Amino acid sequence: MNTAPRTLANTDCGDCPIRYRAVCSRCEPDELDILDSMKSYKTYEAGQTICWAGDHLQYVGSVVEGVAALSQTMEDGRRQMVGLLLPSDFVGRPGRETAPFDVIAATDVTLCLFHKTPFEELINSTPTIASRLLEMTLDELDAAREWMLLLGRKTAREKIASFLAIIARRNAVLQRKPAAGRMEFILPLSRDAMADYLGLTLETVSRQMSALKREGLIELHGKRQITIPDFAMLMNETGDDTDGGMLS
Amino acid sequence: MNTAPRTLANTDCGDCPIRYRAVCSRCEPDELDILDSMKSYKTYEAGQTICWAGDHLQYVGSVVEGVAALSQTMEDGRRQMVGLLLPSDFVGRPGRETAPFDVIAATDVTLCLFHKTPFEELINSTPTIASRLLEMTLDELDAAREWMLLLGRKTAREKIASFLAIIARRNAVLQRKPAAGRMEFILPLSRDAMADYLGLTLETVSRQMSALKREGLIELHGKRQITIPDFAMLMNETGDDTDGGMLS
DNA sequence: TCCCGTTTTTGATCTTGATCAAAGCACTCG
DNA sequence: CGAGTGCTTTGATCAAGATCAAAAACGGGA
Repeated sequence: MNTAPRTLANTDCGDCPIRYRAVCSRCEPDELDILDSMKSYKTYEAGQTICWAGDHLQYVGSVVEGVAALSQTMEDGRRQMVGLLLPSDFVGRPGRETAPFDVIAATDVTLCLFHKTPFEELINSTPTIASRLLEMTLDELDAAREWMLLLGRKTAREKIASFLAIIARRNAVLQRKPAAGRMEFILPLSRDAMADYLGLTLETVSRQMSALKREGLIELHGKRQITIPDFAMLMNETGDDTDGGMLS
Repeated sequence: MNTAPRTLANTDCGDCPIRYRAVCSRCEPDELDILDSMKSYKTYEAGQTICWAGDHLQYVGSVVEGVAALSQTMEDGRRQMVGLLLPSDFVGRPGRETAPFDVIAATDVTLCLFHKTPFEELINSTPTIASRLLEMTLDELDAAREWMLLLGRKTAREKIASFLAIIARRNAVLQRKPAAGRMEFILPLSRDAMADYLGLTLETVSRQMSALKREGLIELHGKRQITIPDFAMLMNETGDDTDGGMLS
């Protein structure tokens, strides 16, 4: 959690919210043109399944607006979200035939899509794109592994606090504000979806949210609008290191 | 868990147990020579820490022999393993300055190492290597996300069964035997390390192992030598899909 | 405005796995 | 051979979170 993901906000890619711009901030103009000519947009409504695990993959792309979730379901219905896709996040699997997980629109979502095959050709012919994509994938891997610590070892309260902190921080980055002091944002997930993400039941999520509210660590206006009066206070409840990340 | 990882055994790379051979099975001979001239070996004893989270990274490489673990520790001592590195697995972060997690030798381990900087140059100049590394990283990401399902939603019994099934299958791949019927192998982890990997306590691990033994799903000879009389039987306890993985 | 369906909150109880505690085993070393 | 040490197993109890069950709050039409 120490290292901010290499998204839009810390990459030199102007105002374009599309992740491939980030890819292309290091590209030659020619390559940018190639990508521009390939792209198309598609929108999905909240709750819609964008693609099922096992589906044949035709596209890769990135989230422009809204929030999508990667999710896995067991035969008996137990579900676990394995990734949140926020604006500027890459979606898809260059080099793979089928989707490994379900992709679900958590809110209304707009994607920017490219046909997979020409994109793969671009990767294979353009080392800068391939290595940029590698960096992004490594970041995702680190994030997944941080989440494993949360799922395996954190208490319900710590899980909720960590989740709120992540959303708040991510939101601050998008708005180019500091992640400190008083922060406000809209929760992109229902209690049910939060439970799926955190490895809890929705009742436990609700109870812990109520507890944090009771203790003044968060304020709830309606169900989705959150205010964190003091970000540092909330961070104390996450179980994470508070110091900025050891030596160096 | 449906898709076998692209390791040694299903890549055309002869008998060399080193992962970069796998990378190089698609390379030109020149590139192979470059890699050969860069490599060196280093061994670590069981229990030794190979590198700490935050350490400055000098090398990348791969596991030749033994088992290493990626691990995270919270201030109060709670620990979560976030990855197992088996022979042929890649270790390191091209494009990153510091290690994101601790790397610990679970057994005696031999690594094959390259200096990071020239390796990064090779990536940037050689699209085949970059895109191969991308594929490997995406595989790791999928594996991490499967593990998130295990950590977030599976019962203790399912966790143990899943772990044993993974080790057994991975072992079978290395020995070029089918992952079915009667299978024998040596557990690479102590009960304590298993607990760290599965998000359990060592007592719970021990109890569940005893239960599986009592029910005849596994046989224990000593503490580490395991026999699975019927792999399919054990798979029934993992909570995973039994069918070979939907359409396609 | 009032209804109706959905989402969320709250309450009561139960279960799984954690915690605390004590043996049991296998190995090494003196 | 026997004590010591580091795993591992087993037992007894506890508690966090799940489950079952209602009630409350919200939101969006008609």
